[in-house]
Amino acid sequence: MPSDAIRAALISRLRMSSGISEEDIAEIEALPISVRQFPAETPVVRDGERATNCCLIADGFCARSKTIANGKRQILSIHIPGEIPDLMSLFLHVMDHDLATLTPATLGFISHETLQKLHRRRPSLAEMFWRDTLIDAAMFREWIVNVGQRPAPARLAHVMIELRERLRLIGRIDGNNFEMPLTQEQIGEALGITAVHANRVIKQLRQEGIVELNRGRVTVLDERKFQVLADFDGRYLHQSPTL
Amino acid sequence: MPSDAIRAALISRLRMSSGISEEDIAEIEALPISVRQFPAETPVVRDGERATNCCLIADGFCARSKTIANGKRQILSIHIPGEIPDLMSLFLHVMDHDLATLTPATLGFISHETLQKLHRRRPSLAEMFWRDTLIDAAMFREWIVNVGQRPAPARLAHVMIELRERLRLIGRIDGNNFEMPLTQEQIGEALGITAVHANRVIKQLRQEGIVELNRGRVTVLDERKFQVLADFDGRYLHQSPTL
DNA sequence: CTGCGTCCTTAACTTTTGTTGGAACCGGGA
DNA sequence: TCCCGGTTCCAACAAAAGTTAAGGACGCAG
Repeated sequence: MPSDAIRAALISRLRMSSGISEEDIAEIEALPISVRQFPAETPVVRDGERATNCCLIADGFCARSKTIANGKRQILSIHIPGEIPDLMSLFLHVMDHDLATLTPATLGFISHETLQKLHRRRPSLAEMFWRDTLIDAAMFREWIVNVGQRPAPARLAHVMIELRERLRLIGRIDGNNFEMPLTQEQIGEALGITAVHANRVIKQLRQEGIVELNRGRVTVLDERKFQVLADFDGRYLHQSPTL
Repeated sequence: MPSDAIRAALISRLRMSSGISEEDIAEIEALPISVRQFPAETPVVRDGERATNCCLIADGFCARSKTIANGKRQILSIHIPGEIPDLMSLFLHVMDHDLATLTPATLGFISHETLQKLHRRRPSLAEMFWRDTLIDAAMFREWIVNVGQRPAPARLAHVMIELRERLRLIGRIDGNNFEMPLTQEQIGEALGITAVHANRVIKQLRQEGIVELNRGRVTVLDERKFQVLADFDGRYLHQSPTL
C-alpha cells in the first residue's frame, strides 16, 4: 500500500470528525510516515514500554487491552483503518496498556518529535488531534457503561453497533453485514465474560433471529430487534464537528 | 473560599503531574474564574447539554455518570479538589454524560473562550491540559478493567486505593483513613453491581479485617491484604511528569 | 491426504450476583 | 421529643455467569 493511501484514510476521518482546512491537509500529506506490515495477533506496543512513535492504521484491525495479575485480559477498544490508537503516547510516554493487531495489518509510524513540531506550527491541527483523543475517552466511558450495566446480550449488540457505525464512516459496510474479526475468546475479553458464556450469548442471538456471527463477519438479521437490544445512542462518538 | 486558593489547588496538581513553568503559573493566576457553591448531590452539567465553561473543583467531591435506557446508572469517575472533570467539553461541546456533586462543593468556572485563547498564547499550557485529559482517559481504561475483570471485592478495593492515591497527592490522607463520600447505592453504581451486593461485599471486607467503611470514610485495617486484594498498579495515574 | 492445533460448540455443575421484601439505624426538622 | 426519609443491613430465593470437560469443525503444514 502506497503511503498516500494511508494519509488519505486519516484525512477523510479528520474531515468527518473535526472539519479540516486545506493547509492542514497539506501538512498531513507532507508528514514523514514509515510503513510496516504486521501479521495477525501481533503486539505493536506493549504495556510498560516507552513509545517514541504514534501508529496510524492504514489497513487491518487492532485492539487495545490490559492484562491483570491473575492473567485475565480486558479488551478496551477495537480500532479500524484511519485511526491512531496510541495517540495518547505523545504525552503519556510509558504505555499503560497493550496495542496489538487482530488481523494482518499495515501500520504507518509517525515520530513523536514530528508530531510535536507539527502542533507548534499548526495549533488547529493540534486541537484536531486533541479532539481525537477526547473522542477516544468518550468511547471508553461508553465501554464502562456497557460492561458495568448491560446484560451480556446487550453488551455484545452494543459493541457490534459501535463498530458498525465507525466502519460506516470509512465506507466499510457492505449491505447488512460487516467485519468483526474477533474470536469468541476475544469477544469474551471485550465484554467482560468468559468465552463459554460468549458462545452462549452468540447462540442465543442467532436463535432469536437477531444477528449472525460467522468467521469474523456480522450479519444483521433483524435490524429493529438489534437496535432495541443494543440500546445504542451514537452521540458519544461525536461524529459531527459542528456539535 | 477566595479565588486564589482555588487556583492553588490546580497549580499544585499540574506541578505534580506535568511540571509547570513560572510563566505558566502566572497565566493561571491571571485567569478569570467565577466561583459558585453547590449543595451535595446536585447536577453541574447534564448529558446532552452544550457546555460553555469548564469547572475546576476547589472543594468537595464530584462524580461523572451515565444513565441508560432501563434507568440504570454507571458512575465513571470520582473527582477531588484541583481537578477539572469536564475539561473534555472544550472540544466535545455537547456533553455525553452527567457531572454532579457528591458532597457540598465549591466550583470555579472558566469559560471555553478564555481557555482557547490561553492555549494559543501558551502552547505549553495547552499540552499540560491535553495531558490532563489523557490521564483522565487512562483512568477510564483502568475502570473498564476493574468492572470487566475483577471480582466484586477486588473492584471495591481498587476504587478505594485509586481514590486514596489521588487524595494523597493533594495532601488529603489522614493516617490510615480517608474520605470516600458515596452511599452504598453509589458504590454499587461505580462497581457495576447492585446496592445489596455492594453491602455484602463491604460486610465481607470488614469481617475479614481488611477495610472498614463508615459514613463516607474508609479505614484500612490490614494494608497488606488490602493491596493484594486490589491488585493495584498506579502506573496508569501517570503521576510523574518525567515518565 | 492426514494429522494437528485452534476455534467453536455443548452439557452438567458451581459460584456469583440480582431480586424482593423487610427490619434496624440514624440524623435532622417539626 | 418524636417522627420521617434515607441509609444500612440482612435473609431467601431466582437468575446470570463461571468452571470444567469433552466432542466436532475447520484450515493448514507436512
